[in-house]
Amino acid sequence: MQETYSISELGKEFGITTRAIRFYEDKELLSPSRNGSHRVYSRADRTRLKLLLRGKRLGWPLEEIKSVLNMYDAGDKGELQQLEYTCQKIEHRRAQLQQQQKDIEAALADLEQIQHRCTEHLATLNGQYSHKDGSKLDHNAETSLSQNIT
Amino acid sequence: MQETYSISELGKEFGITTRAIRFYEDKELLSPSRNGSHRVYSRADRTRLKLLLRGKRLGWPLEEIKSVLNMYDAGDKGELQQLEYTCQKIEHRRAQLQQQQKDIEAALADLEQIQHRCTEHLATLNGQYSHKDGSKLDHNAETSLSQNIT
DNA sequence: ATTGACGTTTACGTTAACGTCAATATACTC
DNA sequence: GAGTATATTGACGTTAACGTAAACGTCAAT
Repeated sequence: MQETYSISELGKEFGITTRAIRFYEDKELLSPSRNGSHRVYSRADRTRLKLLLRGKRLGWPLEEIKSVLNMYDAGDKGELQQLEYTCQKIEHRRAQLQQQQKDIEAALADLEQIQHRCTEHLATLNGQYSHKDGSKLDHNAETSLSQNIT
Repeated sequence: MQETYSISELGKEFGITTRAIRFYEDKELLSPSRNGSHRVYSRADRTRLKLLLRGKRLGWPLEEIKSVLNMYDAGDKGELQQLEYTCQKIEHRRAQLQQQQKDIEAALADLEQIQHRCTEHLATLNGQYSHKDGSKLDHNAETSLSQNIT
């Protein structure tokens, strides 16, 4: 495990462009040290980037990701006011994450139903094909999934 | 429960602007019927919108949401080719959802740690305050969370 | 018949998150 | 020390997802 990384190394590792990484720095989500004009990323920098990308997979805007990343450091410093504010933000994000959790479970349940109907229909098609008759089964027993999701 | 809805009703119910709803129609995620030039939304339309917003909360781009919404209908119609393609897409989305699930759990775990340290520090600050001495505790026992997240 | 609430289309503006050059510097490699 | 790879900083372009404003229609109520 390396101690430091170049920008292109990180780019390759995480499958993003160097342009993106520099952009994140511009938006103050990263702040690598420098060797002359060249950026040098520490392991902590790499971790920040990793967390950043996790945020992206969850669909958060960069500004929110930045705010979350800053929580990582704001936990054990700062004044009372700031800390309480941080606690609030944590709670808020937590609620949002739990909402996302629910959404994902619902979405997964839906997908399973769809998939079931899909493979079932595939089976009938294949049966049709192997029997080599053209008879089509009745598909009018409406079960439009949309109806079941309130 | 109503049978149909106006655009502003849906807007209010879901906390979005009518502009957004019309935009979704423009992008072919919705296709309400019309009474003259006025849009009339059925319960199925409403459900589609609801699913759409769920997708948004998960951070999906509209194009993907559209593709998923279409899966709901593509399950029991279409030719073999199309069905198999749909099945693939379902699998793909499923994998993505599971990745998101992991990300959320990791994020929640992180947040709990941060919160713990945060409230702990708050406690020390309060203790400090009630004791009315200015002694500051040692916070150099580095536990930077970033180190623990590989 | 005019006001007000709601609807319509058309069109231009805006923000986020980069992509895509271009021009230039630095660093290894033979 | 010439070439190649990799870096830098601008600057402009692009796409998604709407916001915002203009100009107009419609219908019920005053």
